[in-house]
Amino acid sequence: MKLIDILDATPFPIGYRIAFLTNFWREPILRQMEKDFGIIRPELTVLICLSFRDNLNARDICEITEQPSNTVSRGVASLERKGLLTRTRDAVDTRKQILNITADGQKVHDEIMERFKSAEARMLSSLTPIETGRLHAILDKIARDVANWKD
Amino acid sequence: MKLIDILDATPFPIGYRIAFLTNFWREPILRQMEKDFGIIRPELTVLICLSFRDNLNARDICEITEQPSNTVSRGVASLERKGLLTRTRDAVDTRKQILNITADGQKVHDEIMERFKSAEARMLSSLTPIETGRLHAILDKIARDVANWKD
DNA sequence: AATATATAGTTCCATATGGAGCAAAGTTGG
DNA sequence: CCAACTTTGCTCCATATGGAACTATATATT
Repeated sequence: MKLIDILDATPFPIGYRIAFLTNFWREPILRQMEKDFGIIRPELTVLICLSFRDNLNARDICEITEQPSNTVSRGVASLERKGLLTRTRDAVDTRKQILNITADGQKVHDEIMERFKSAEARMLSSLTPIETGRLHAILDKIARDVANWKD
Repeated sequence: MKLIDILDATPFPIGYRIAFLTNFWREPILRQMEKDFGIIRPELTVLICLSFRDNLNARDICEITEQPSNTVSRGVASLERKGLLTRTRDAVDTRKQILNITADGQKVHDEIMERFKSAEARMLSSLTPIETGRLHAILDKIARDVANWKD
């Protein structure tokens, strides 16, 4: 038996395929990233946020990513130890720490993003350009609807 | 800032959306499943395999799911303790234990599958039938190509 | 101003998970 | 038949993760 047989039998064929592809597309890169860069998942999440926007604090990152605050806290602390981001006390609200990615952090971020990009290209290599365009449009429509899922 | 902004900036728009949807579609159900049924992820994996096919052993499940043997071993042991599967020594090869799902196990499995099914319906509720059909076809094409990804 | 409440970030703790290595059983090659 | 190797499933250990509680600071209420 192969996984592909279960693919045919599932009562949620699209959800199953989406989760299935995440497993085989994203997870190997995350594991390799740990080995090669010593960066773990919550650290990458923080790097991505800070690469996109300056001067966030940990709470912002919690809200953006819907991750628990202790996970973000650890990610921020370890990234600082590695010199991949800086922490500065907010002068107005001294509880807050303003976070910024460093040049090293940006470099690591970019290299990891490059791996995801290559993996995506491989994942889509069996599709025609029209199929790729349609897939993008449909996934985008669903993703933008996620905010409405709140039960 | 919202997650949706990062959605627009990523260099791997389709892979990002697939992973994003997995996070928001599958993960909440898995967490709720833990609370409501006391079933954790590797246990569900085993249940799904055994629901689909009888008389598998732990090694089969490792190969089907590409999970490490200790994870499967733990899943099998705890499911047996809960009465959701049975273990029988293989008379020919006494190292092997032949696994079968029980009626209780099938019931739990079916209830969990029902939740995934509902969540899928909600996830796809913003699509037209044509879009849903196209999405299914394209994801299926990619998923069946996964076997060729071996680097 | 004093007290109650809310928020930012951390630590503590319990648990999930994977890698490595193990014992027991089976297989292969002489 | 016996030694070397393979396979099955397990335990040990290190680490990732999330919930809850905690500290320090800020804000609201009286």
